[in-house]
Amino acid sequence: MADKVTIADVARVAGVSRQTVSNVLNTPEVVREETRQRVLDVVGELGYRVNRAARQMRTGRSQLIAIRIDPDRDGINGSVLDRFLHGLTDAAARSGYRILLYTADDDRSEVATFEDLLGAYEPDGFVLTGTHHRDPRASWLLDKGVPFVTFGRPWGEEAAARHPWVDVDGSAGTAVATRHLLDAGHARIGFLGWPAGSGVGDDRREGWARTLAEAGVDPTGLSRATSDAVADGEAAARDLIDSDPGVTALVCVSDSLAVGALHAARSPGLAWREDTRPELPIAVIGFDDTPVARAVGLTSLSQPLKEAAASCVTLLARILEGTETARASAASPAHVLLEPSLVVRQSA
Amino acid sequence: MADKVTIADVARVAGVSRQTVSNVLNTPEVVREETRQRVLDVVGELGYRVNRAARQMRTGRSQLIAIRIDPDRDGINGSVLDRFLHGLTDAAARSGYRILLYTADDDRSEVATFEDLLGAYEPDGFVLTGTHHRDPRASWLLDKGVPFVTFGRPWGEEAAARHPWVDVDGSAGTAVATRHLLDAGHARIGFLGWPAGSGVGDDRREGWARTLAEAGVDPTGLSRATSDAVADGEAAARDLIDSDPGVTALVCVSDSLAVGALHAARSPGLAWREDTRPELPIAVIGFDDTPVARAVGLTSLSQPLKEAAASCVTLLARILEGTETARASAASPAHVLLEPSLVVRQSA
DNA sequence: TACTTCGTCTTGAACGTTCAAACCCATGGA
DNA sequence: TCCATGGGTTTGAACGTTCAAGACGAAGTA
Repeated sequence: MADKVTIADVARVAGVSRQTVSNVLNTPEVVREETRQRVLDVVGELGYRVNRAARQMRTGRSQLIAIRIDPDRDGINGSVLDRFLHGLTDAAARSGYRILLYTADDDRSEVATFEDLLGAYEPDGFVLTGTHHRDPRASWLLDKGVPFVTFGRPWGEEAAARHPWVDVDGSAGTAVATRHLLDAGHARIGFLGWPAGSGVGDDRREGWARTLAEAGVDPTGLSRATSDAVADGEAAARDLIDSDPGVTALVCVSDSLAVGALHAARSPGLAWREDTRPELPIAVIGFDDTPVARAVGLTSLSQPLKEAAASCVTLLARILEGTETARASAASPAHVLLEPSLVVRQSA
Repeated sequence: MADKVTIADVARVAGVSRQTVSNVLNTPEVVREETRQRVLDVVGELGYRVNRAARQMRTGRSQLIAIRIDPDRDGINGSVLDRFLHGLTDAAARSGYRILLYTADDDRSEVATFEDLLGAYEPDGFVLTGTHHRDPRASWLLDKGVPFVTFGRPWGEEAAARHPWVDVDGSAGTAVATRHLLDAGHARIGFLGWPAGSGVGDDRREGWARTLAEAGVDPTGLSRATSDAVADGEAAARDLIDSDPGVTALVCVSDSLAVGALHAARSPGLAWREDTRPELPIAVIGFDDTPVARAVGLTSLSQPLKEAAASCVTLLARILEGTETARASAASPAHVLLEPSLVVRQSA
C-alpha cells in the first residue's frame, strides 16, 4: 500500500529517462543490452509494476476479457461453465489478461451490457458461450468491430465463417459412445436427445445415428426427444424401452437426461428384463461428465474444457495482438474443434 | 466503436465546463438544478459513459472486486462457488462494481497474485472464500490495509474480529435438519462429518449434537468422521449403521457424504432392515443442496448464496465508500450470519 | 569536409478524468 | 460605499503511461 512505484521512480534510480524504461518493457529490441539489464534490475529491485489504468489511457488496451456468468441455469450442467471459467482465467493470466464477469438475463440485456462495459471498462474482447441461431450478440459485436470468440459453433449457416470459434465435436463424442456400446455387445442402442432445431442437440444425435447405421443397425424409431430435465429423461427412456424391448443401451445428449434414464433402467417396473437378458443390464451414457455423473457412476463424455478455454484465449489474443484488425480477421476466422473423451464408469 | 464520447464533448454541447459535468455526475448537490438537468440531457443524448481508466488514474479507484475461482476441487460441491459467483457478479453490478477473476494453487501463490493484481489492475477490494485457521491471505491483506470481506467466518480465535465477514450458520442448519428428522419419528439420528479441526465441520456437527441432546438422545457414538468423498461417506454410513442397528436417519456434513450414505442405505446388504422396520427406511440429509442432491432426490440444506453474495458486496462497499478506512473498519468490522434452509426431497 | 544514416536515448504532449484553487456575481450587513 | 459571504461555475494541474518527434554522437558515404 505504502509504496506506489512509478516508471519515473525506476527511471531516476536507473539513471535513464521514462521512455527508456518503457522501451525496455515494451520494445526491448531498441535499447542497448547493457541499459536493458540495468533497468530490469531496478524494476525487480523496486518491485515496479506497470499501471494498467495509465497504460490503458494511452493505448486503449485494458487487458481485460469479459465473459458472462449465467444466471442459475439448469444446475446439473452448470458445472461445465464453471470448469470452463476456471480454464479461461488460468489461460488468460498466462497471456497477460484477466477475466471480467458480467451477467445478463437475455440477449437484449446482454447487448446493453456490452455497451456499458465498452464505455466504462473497455474490455479488449469478449468470450461468448451458448451461441445459437441468429445470435444478436454476435452480430452486434461484429458490427461494432469488437473482438470476440465464441465457445460453440455459430450454427446459423451464413454467419458460420464470420468470427473465430472454439467448439467440442459432439457428433464425434456420441459416435465414440455408440461404438463403445457396440463393442460391449449392444446392438439396439437408443438415443435420448433434445427436440430438433438446436445445433448442439442435432449434432450429437447425428453422431449416434451415423455410427449405428455404419454398424448395420437402422436408427429409425430408436430416438426420443425431450426437454432437458431428469424427469423428462426418465419418462422418455421408459417410453423408448417399452416400445422396443430389444433396446439394451442408451446414449444421452446430456447428463440430466442420462440420470433420468438410469432411474428408468433401474426401476422395478423393468425387472422382467432381468429374465430376458440378465447378463446385459441397460447401459446408459451421458454427456458432459458433470459432478452428478461422477457421483452416480454414470459413464459420460467429457469435454476438454481446459483446452477449449486455452484455445479461446489464444484465438482472442491473436486478434488483439496480431496486426490484423477484428474486421480483417473476420474475413478468415480461425476455428478449433476439439474431441470429447469417454469416461467409463459403472453405467456402461 | 466509432464514437468515443468524453466529458469534454458533453461540456461543449451543454455549454458548460468539464468540471461542471463531472460535478453533475459525482456531486450533483453543488450544481444548479437547471444546469444539472441540461447536462444530464446531453449525457443521455450523446450516450456518454465515464471512462473508468481515466477516473482510476485520478481517484485510484478501479471499481473492481477480485475473487479467486478455485481449480476444479471435488466437483460435487463446486457448484456452491459457482452460484455464489453469480450472485456476487449481480450484486456488484448493482453497486457499480465488476468482478475480476484470478486463480491460485495455494495460499502462497494467492498472496503473490495479490501483489500482481494490486500493482497492475488495482482492484478496490477482495472477496476471500474458504478461509481457515491462521489464514495468511487475510493477515497479508490486513497488513497492507487492503479492503476485503471473507465468505466464511475466521475460525481462528484471535483474528475473529479483525475483518468483516459473511457466513452461513451451519450449526443452525444441521439443527433444523435434525429437528425435521425427530419430527418425522426418527430417534437415533447419526451424523457423518469431517475430522475435527475444520471450523465448518465442527460447527455443523455441533448443531446436530445439540438438537439431539435437547430431544433427550445421547449423541455419543452416533457420529463418524471421514474425508469428503462419496466412497468414504458410504463406508462411514455402513459402519455406523452396522454398529448401531437403532439408527434410522443420517445428517451429513456435505452432499458428497450424503450421496455415499444414500448408496449405503439402499444397498442390498441392508435388506434385512426392511423386516425390522419396513415403514421407516433410512433417511439421509445432505448439506449444500448441490445439483447432485437435486438429481438423486436428496433432502439437503440450502445456503442462501445470493443473499450471502449481496452481503459481501454491501460490506465491502461500506468500507470502500464510507468515510471509514479499511484499517478503521478493522477495529469494529461488520458480520453477517445467514440461516440455511431445508429443501425436502425423497430422501428424508 | 559535409552530408546521411543509424542506433540509442530524451523531451514534450496527450489520453480523460477529478482535485484544488480561483473566479464571478449577487446579496446583505456594517 | 466597502467588504465579507456564499452559491455556482471555470481553470490549471496532475494521475502514470506511451506516442511522436527530436537530439546526439558515431559511423559510413559522397
